[in-house]
Amino acid sequence: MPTIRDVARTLNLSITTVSRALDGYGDVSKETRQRVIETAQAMGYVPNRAARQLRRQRTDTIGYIVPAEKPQFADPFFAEFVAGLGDEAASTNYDLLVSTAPPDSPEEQDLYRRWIQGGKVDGVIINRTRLSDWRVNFLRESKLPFTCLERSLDQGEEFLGVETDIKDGYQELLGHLTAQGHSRIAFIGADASLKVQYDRLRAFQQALTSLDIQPQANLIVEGDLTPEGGYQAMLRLLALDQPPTAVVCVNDLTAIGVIHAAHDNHCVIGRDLAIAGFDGVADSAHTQPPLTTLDQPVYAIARTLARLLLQAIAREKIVQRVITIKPTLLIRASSGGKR
Amino acid sequence: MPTIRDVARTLNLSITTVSRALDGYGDVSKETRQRVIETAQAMGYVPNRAARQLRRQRTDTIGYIVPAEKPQFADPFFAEFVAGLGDEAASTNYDLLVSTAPPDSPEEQDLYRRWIQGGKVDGVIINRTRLSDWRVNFLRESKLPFTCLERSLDQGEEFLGVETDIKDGYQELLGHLTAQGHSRIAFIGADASLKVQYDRLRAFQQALTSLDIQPQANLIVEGDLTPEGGYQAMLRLLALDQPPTAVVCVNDLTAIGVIHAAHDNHCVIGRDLAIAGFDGVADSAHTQPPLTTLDQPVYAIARTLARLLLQAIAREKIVQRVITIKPTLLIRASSGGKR
DNA sequence: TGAGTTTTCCAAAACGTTTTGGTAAAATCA
DNA sequence: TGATTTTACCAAAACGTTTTGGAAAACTCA
Repeated sequence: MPTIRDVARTLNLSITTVSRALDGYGDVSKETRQRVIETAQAMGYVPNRAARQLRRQRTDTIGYIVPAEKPQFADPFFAEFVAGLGDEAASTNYDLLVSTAPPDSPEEQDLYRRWIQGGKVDGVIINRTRLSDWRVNFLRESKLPFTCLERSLDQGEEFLGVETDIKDGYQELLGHLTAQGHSRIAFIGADASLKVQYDRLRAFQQALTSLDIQPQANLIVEGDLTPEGGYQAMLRLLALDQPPTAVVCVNDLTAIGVIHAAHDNHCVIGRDLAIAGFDGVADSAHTQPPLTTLDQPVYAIARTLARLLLQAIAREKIVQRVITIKPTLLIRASSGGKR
Repeated sequence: MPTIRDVARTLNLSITTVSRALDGYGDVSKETRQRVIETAQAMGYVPNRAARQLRRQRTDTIGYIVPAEKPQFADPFFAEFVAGLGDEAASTNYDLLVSTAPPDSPEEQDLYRRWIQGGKVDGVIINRTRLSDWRVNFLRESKLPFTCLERSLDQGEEFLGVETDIKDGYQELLGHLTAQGHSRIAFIGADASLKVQYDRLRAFQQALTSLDIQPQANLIVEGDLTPEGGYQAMLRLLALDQPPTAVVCVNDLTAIGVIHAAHDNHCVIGRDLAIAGFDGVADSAHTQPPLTTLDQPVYAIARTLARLLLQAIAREKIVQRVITIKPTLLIRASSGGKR
């Protein structure tokens, strides 16, 4: 593995000149630069990352820790999210470090500590933000750039990231459902400490009341963002005296479990029961029947988060600190909309 | 951010002693070690990774480049795979670097070059191995430890990784299908340069002939491992004079597309048409009807690959260089098996 | 011509660790 | 007691870059 020293030696130049030639500084002549670039290429010289990092005091790496309850559980949301982060990072020659840790666990704290205090990453992206989130406080204290999807309640002006404005989306979705004649509409949510749960449940309830439907407490149940959670929650709803005729789920994965439960209980989805999700992950188009959902461009959101982060790291002027995205309603067969 | 120098200064000790105390060397007294550990902890000292890497000449990081044709495409297989790698890495305090690049593209070459020559990773994992794969040659030349899922044809004895033995699996699957009365059985595969396609198609054909069914060329079509590819391939099969009554797919995602196409063409899956997949990704349990598939434990395989790699990096003696896994047949409703 | 300016290069310091090759002091032994 | 071993520590080198602060050579201009 040739070092910059080897390149310098073969060219009879100083290390400095080689370094500056490769970095495109103005104080090296056209010809030498050319020679340097060629020989470096020919010798297969690639700068050692650790040395560069140590000197430059940055790592050209951003980090993301998947907040997965159970590690082996593969959420398509995360897959798209990670792909977006990775691609945006790669487009600027940055790398993406990935790990998983259960939310609010000691492992999570440990990982963040190691990465951040040890200078392993220049910045991080967080999602599944909690209403009150130690991560944002920790990151703020350590003065490390970070962006997040969904603002925690601790964050005021300094928030940098993406927020989804779901009011109109839920309004539209519930309009659609009531137009189909539904009025007993349930909501399957997630852990109450999550910002998405907070936002989406509230938007759901507001939309409901604006349509003159009284929200009913027993139609609001808790899942855990997985198909299994959705399945179990649906069973609980079906056991009610008056089960709902429509179910709105906090995410698509939950809805997939609900579809499954409905099938197992011989409901005809789209006729007996309307089901809607949230996210618009690729899978949702391939459920049977295809899932009505509030589609948000996860991949694009991830790229945006990464781009914002990279700008923050580079101390670029950021025109728009918080980017708001509105999900779009995709009406598919699961809500009896189209066939 | 305190450095080791700061810790040494506050303790009136040398840098050396602090370093050795923290690393657990024997030549530092019990009491000093205790003092060092405590103050380091109290000061929030975390060793700088870049410096450590530079000195130790290793990065405590392994890499994986997702071989994704289109970046925004989120394959649940990859999600599980990455989760497995990440968890195994984390269990040894290693980190996982992730990126995506289209197979056999210049970006792919660039990434591997940067990571490996630049010493950004201590080893890599590769999958979606091609029959002849420049990556294995490149890695072999650069003498970097690596493990792979599926052995390319270039690899002889030195192969280190996981292979799936699918003969029995296909035998069993096709036995199941013929027992249901099927004899016109199609295969939807992938790019011919992929090792999995090579293996699985061959196993499929062998199983077929062993059951006294003549493989028919027009029942073997090519997909691209995505639902869309599966959908299109299925349309082509349905357009035949004599469409197949059963379809075996090279992976679950393809099968999901096939299910979709069958639905759109009003075939009743499980009755008119049997469908089977391969992989056993979480999604496959939630299709409608649930998908019959050859289940391989993707998460566990990924962990195994990572563990092997870490052992290779640590130059441990590796007892078993190639670990063979047999998929198990999961019979579900999509093949008319159970209800 | 000689003073200033520009061009092109370079030596040395720094980044924060780990490791090598010690050395005093204390403990052990004859 | 003096020689030897063990214990507990440390100074300095090294890892491979980037950057600082020049400095010689070439050019410009009066």
